[in-house]
Amino acid sequence: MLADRANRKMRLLQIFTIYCDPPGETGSGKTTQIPQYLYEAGIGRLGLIAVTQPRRVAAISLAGRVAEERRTQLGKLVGYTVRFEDVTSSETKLKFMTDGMLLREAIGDPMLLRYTVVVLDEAHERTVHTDVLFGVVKSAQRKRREMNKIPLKVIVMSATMDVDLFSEYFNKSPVLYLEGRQHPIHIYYTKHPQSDYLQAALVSIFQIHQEAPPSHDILVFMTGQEEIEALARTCRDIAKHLPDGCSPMVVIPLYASLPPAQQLRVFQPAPKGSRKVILSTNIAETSVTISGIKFVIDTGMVKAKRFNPDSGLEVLAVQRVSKAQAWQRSGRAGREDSGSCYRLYTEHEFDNFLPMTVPEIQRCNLAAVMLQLMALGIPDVMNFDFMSKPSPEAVRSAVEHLELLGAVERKDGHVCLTALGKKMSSFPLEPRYAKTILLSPDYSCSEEIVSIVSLLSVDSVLFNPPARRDEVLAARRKFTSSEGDHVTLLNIYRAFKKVGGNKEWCRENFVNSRNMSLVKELNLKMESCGAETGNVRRCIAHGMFVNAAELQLDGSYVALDTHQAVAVHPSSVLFQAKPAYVVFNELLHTSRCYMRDLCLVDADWLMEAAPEYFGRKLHPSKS
DNA sequence: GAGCACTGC
Repeated sequence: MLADRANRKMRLLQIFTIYCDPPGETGSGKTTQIPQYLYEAGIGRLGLIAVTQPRRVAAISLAGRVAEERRTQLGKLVGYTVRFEDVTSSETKLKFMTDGMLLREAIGDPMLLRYTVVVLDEAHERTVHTDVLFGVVKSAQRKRREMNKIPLKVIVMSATMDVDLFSEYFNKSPVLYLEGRQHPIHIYYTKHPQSDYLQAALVSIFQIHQEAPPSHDILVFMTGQEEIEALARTCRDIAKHLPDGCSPMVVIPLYASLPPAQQLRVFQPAPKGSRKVILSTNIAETSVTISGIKFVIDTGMVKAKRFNPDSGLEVLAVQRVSKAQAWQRSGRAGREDSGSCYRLYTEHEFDNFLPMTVPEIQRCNLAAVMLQLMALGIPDVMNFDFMSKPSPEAVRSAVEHLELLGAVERKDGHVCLTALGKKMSSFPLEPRYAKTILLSPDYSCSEEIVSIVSLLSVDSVLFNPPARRDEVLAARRKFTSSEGDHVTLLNIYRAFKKVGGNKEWCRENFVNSRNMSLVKELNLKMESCGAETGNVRRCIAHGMFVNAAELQLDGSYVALDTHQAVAVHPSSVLFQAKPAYVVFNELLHTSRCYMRDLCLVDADWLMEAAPEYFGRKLHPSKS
């Protein structure tokens, strides 16, 4: 019956937005059922039904569940496509995929002609990919209408109250509300503002611990690894010295950089009679769902990225959550039964939180997004129809960045893609990395550059357990190069390969197979420069010249494009070296503005790379 | 002489 109702609606509506509370994950069924209703209604006959997810695991597991429900083998009627994995076939009609993957496909097929329906799930998360997709599907709909093609139906599924924004954007499309299976949650606020949320969290944990039955688990939302580990230690210490009759406590930290085996500990039930206390980052807000949580403690804080378009700098800062985030957090207490949420802030403070989290598109560097939009053939990228527009400064600075890289040029007041830019857009990489790879054959070091970029693109190459810092330093010393961090990484990689690491050369963590195959597709000549690592640095200088810094007389550094004071990060092998010129991969704004991953370069190389640009930036006396 | 929320192509 429900299916019939959905089918009828489907025929009537071009687009509708679904409001569902709580966000449909395991059990709520909207993501698994709606695509099946669409298929049963015959909509899949003329094309595919795409269901996008922000995360790979979600796409994969949903596809598995739906295939099971249809009693078919995964990859036949129901399949999934995520990076590195395509489990679909010519029979596939229901395709679960990451939103980034659909965006990639749109480059070759901007009208998304293979699809009759696109379901954008978890839209409330507002990832960059989802936000760009909004614009892409909207324009595909319009173009298909204009060209009398089969219409594209779009369904936006969101778990928050901002449906008006979605509906308005999609030409006032109708909204359908679904009721979720949320259990009641008691919300408690503090009477007074808390100056120390960590102390407040500690007090709350032990207050609950002494009053509630031990089977009731606690989930605490905090901001990062360091404070989580510190609080975990404190809790364990205190728990040891509790009066007799108090139940034992199992404290489990949870954050993304924790090894997977340790992450799994949050799913294990505590021994009978013990209470499980999970101290988590916002990973438990969306990515990890833990059952059995009866109490949520919300510090109201989150560590999140901010972007300053003037400096082009992304800053990671501890800040207040939005109301939507606070509701998402409290919802984690009511998944199986009623629960409680202790908010470590006053109701008045809550009233002043932003209603929604600022979409990522308004908080990040837009260079890659702009390049992608141009590759999609969007005529006027400067005025792209974003649902939430990024600031004009951010757009302008991104386009200027691409112009410097030679990816775009201005013709009659319009910005358009160059041949180089077109090639760059085919890499799933930041534009400057793509450019460096494309330049590498000119320096006979494509093999080295592809390796280095791959090493920089994955974050699991080097471990840095703080407790074993001396051992780490000693182990790394033999690879250290005075040429900088890039060549040092290369040394580590070459050593890895030498000991037989090339068995699973491409699928290993070290090398990014897609980049490798892209290089083949683009007919780049794979060449090694052997011991001539100067070529590697020269190539890096040419690709990354925008991130150059110059040593000053007083021993400090200045970034050449913004003239901002920067410092060598202590983790760099060049920390004590003080070379005159370096290029760096990224700036990290913490106690100071640090350059990370540095490469020693010659001023001449920078001049060669962008004579006009550095003619303005460099000291004339130093050339 | 420091310290990295979370995704993703």
